[in-house]
Amino acid sequence: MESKVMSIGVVCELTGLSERQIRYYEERKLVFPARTKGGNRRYSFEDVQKLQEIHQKMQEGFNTFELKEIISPKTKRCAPAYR
Amino acid sequence: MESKVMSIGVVCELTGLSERQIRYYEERKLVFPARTKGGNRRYSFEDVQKLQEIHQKMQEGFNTFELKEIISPKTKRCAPAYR
DNA sequence: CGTGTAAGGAATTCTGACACG
DNA sequence: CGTGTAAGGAATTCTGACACG
Repeated sequence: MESKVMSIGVVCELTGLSERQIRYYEERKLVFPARTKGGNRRYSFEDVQKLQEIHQKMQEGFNTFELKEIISPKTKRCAPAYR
Repeated sequence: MESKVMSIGVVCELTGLSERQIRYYEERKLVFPARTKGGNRRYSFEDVQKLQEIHQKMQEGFNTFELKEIISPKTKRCAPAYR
């Protein structure tokens, strides 16, 4: 499910993360929720999954900079080693 | 997806129905959204699908009473004709 | 019967900032 | 760096009612 339909409150419940954490991960360019005309965030189930991966990795010691490479969009993810 | 995660606004966008229509179908016992602690409705993708079926049938001339039998929960849906 | 609407209130979310570290 | 929090405002949703029919 890639449709952006959940408000941040629901995502908090599903992930156990705080609004602050979720918004911060967005600030660090790790997740990209859609926005309503009014400016409210809308997340997909994929986003929820990604957020959980992010939190998981952070508990393992990674910082948001490193995560940007690990939890990257699938398209870039499997790029072959150039050279 | 049976998880109740969407607010009524998103459901309106997905179905093209008005909030009024959606709430009315609930009043007629055709859909059963979950509620947040604060009282806000939360719908699942199944609910969205059911709402579309309801609207479809209504345009075909059925009223909410008749629909309660047609668009019934799957468990009751295939009940064998008794007698 | 089914749906639109204005009304007033309440729940939810938003941003920018201060704080700690 | 990552996250908590109080602050003030704005968007979203809620209920009950009047309206038409």
